[in-house]
Amino acid sequence: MNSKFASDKPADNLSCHHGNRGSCSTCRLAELCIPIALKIEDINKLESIVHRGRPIKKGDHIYREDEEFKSIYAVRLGSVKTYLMTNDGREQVTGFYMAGEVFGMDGVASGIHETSAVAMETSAICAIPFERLEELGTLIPSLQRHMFKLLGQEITEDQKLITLLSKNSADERLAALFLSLSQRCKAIGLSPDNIILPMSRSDIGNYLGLTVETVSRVLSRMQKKEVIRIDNKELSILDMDALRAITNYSDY
Amino acid sequence: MNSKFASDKPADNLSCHHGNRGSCSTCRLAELCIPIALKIEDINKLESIVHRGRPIKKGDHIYREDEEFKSIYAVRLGSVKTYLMTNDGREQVTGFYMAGEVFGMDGVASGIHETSAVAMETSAICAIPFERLEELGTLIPSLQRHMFKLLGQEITEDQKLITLLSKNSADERLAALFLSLSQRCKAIGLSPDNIILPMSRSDIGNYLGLTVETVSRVLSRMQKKEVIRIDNKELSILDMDALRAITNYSDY
DNA sequence: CGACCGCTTGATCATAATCAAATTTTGTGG
DNA sequence: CCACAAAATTTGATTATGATCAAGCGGTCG
Repeated sequence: MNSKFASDKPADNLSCHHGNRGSCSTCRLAELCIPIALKIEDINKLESIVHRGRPIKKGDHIYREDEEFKSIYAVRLGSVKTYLMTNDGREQVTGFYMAGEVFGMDGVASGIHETSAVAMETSAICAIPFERLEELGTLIPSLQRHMFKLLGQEITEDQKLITLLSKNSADERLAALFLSLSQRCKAIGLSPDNIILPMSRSDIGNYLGLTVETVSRVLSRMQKKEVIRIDNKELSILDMDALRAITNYSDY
Repeated sequence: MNSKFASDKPADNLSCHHGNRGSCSTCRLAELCIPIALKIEDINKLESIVHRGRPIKKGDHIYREDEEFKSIYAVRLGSVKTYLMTNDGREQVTGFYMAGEVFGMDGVASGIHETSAVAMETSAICAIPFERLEELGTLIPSLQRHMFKLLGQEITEDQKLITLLSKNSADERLAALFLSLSQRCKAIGLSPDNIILPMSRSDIGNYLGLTVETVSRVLSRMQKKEVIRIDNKELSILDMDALRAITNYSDY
């Protein structure tokens, strides 16, 4: 399954820490990432500032809360979660990011990361220094526009999550998350109804404002109703319509 | 038709009702709004694109969900709430905005407003056409940076609300909201412990993911404990420390 | 191998939702 | 400005959802 994420470039590029000409322009995920907004010559400018990181292991951090905000990041391969620490020491998961998705925009406001980002599985991450991106943004209007869009997307996503947490039951929240993951898998060419969940039950519950026990019970319930089949990390959506019905056809 | 403003009249509206071209540079709220990032000559450029609206009445909309996204807005006077309609026809309040605060950035991603914005009391709103702002952003780096910050702030705020909804009890949510309002009042030179709430109980509950009844009960409880005194719209914070204690000293 | 971790399931409890009704405030037309 | 209707708020009684407490299972990794 993850072989579908295989890099379009040989492994030696993965271990190259600095910009690789050709990487963004040939990246299969470009349409989800930043370069979509750019013309060929502008992509070259962008590439000159992008750092393609070597693979990082499950549990490795990309950045930590309270660190200086320097870059935003794109998931090239794998998946990442972001989370923050509440004042009473509990963790709050604030987002899951899959291949092609951009994260790390918290910190734009204050210059300090408000969350930590950690790989949920072996992943490869592109880092894009934000200062350089700002400089480029003033030179390339379509890049500036795309940056605004990325930030705007994050806002839209967050507001949907707020609505979900504020208005929906445990079952509805789970169903909405699964539909979201399904769509996002589809968008990068993976099966929309056969998903390997990179996150733990506890992460899911945390993200959705539920306890692990509740998550587990909801999953069992959905399985009994033959809406999904779930075996450890492997989620199969058996009845997409039923899942949509559970969410009240929300657009989360 | 007069629920909308500014944009029905194009350029001549600039030297309008309050007839003051020097508006941004003399605005008491500038430090909270956009101009703080700018040099004098840049403020003039900004002012040339800002539309200062005439006062709007309670209940008037600034924009509605699904309308084309054209401008972002700053509250000059009064207060505004934003909300969206869930697919099952319920309202979800997504934000309260007071004088000096900027709203309307939902819509940056899709070009369509994802929320509606309505005045909670008689208000005056400045509209700033986003396209012009983008153009200026490429000319004035500090403006671009400030735009990023505004969007980033919205993200940070939303993530705090997510955490609040996900982790905190009814009492904690109310206390956190009151502290936030208190700080924001203070920031614009109003009393931090004597606040006129522009929003209804129902709006508060909606925003915090609680029913009206729960909000009412929490208020009664806090009043009995002499942490606050609340008389209709008039909130007095009697014991700021107790309020902070209720929130577990969260930084919401 | 064994301790630990993640997950599941069961029993009980607590918080906030829901249902219901009284009361206050607000808005409107005369 | 008043009277009345409508809307908002408060309070109470009951219920339901999900949290908490508890226990057991299965896999993993040192």
